[in-house]
Amino acid sequence: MESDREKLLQEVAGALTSNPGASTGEIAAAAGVSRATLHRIFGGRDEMVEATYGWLLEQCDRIFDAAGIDTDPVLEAFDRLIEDSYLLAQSLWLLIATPQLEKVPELQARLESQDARLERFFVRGQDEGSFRGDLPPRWLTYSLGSQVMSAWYLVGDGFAGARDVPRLVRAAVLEGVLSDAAGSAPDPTGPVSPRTRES
Amino acid sequence: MESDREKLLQEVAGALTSNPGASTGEIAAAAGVSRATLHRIFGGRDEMVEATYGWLLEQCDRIFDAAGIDTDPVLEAFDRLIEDSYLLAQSLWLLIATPQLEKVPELQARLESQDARLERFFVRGQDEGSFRGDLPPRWLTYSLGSQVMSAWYLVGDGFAGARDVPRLVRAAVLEGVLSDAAGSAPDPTGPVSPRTRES
DNA sequence: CGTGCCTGAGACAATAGTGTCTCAGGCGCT
DNA sequence: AGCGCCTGAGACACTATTGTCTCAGGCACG
Repeated sequence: MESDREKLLQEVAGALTSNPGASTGEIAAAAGVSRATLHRIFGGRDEMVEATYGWLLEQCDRIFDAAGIDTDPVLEAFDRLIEDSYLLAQSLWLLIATPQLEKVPELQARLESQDARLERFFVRGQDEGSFRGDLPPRWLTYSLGSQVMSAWYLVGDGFAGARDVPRLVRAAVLEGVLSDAAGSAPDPTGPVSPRTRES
Repeated sequence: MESDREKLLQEVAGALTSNPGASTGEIAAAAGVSRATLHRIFGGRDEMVEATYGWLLEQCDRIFDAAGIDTDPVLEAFDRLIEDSYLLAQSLWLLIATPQLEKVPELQARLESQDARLERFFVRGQDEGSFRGDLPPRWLTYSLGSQVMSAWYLVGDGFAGARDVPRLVRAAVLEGVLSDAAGSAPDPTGPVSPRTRES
């Protein structure tokens, strides 16, 4: 069944998330199967992580599709994107927490194309005036990604509930942390007060 | 000389940043010393990473001190904090990219106290009306940290220059990605348009 | 009930990483 | 030059991890 494989991939991804350098034994234990089974299904360890990352990338594509980031109104798509962002966060986390992944060109390319897709989304939002145009779209991409990740970190650390994530991410990403009052006059002395420190 | 050790720690931190699971041999090569020397100075691998992480935490404390996040006006301190944030980003990155670090209670405690210190900074900002009060301060902490990290990722990937980082982080964190126009009416249909997707 | 299939458990060799040691060479100092 | 001191290179045993194999047990199927 494909569903079995899906569950297994999910477990493996979870194990790798909590410890990217886990041994096959640990991963097998976490996934509830034996090390031998892992080998029978995936082959070696490298193939396993490659399959897992590939699956995560597929999930991301699916999430992007479901959110309609290519076609729907940007702000609506944005909300749908962060509505259910755990898989997205997990993917981003693993994909950036594994520098040695750069040695697998195919995954590297798929990750880049995923970034590019998100970037196009932000460009679209900038063009239609929803997103500010004075920041590089790639930065908006990274900024969103990192905050989705850290929001789930917040949940994992017990500082917020899973249901709070969309609201928190939405508020921080879209509106920033400045209060409305301060927002109108962000910095009376200019972009940076002239460096008081000296030590 | 303390300076030698500092340089070495910096190199080791850099090596661990580009590959958290690097072997002592790789780290030694990256640091430009022999594996034996690494052992003579730090002892085992565990002691080495512990020393490195401890040093990174010290650097963070120093950065926080220099920025004056405990006492100075929050928006000025904020600007100073992100002004020179590479070390901060590196520290945060390593400290969250190493889940097995949780097995070293001392470092865990120091990391938590660092988070708490940043959180107090945001609480102070909220109390004095600079930062919005409708978000948990701990979320502001994580949000800032993640964006500092991803900004340096942006630089590393070649999508921005190091000198852009403060401006990018400042804009995204403080003001968000919404355009001014959209900001006044963020979402005409409510917080989330009623879930068009169905598949 | 018997058969085939899949899984877990364990054993095994091969490999990579680690901790430790020794030795030779470079460098500053007297 | 002679003397320490430190470093790099290499060798070594030890351990963890990996890839592979075999065997026994469970389970669905006819």
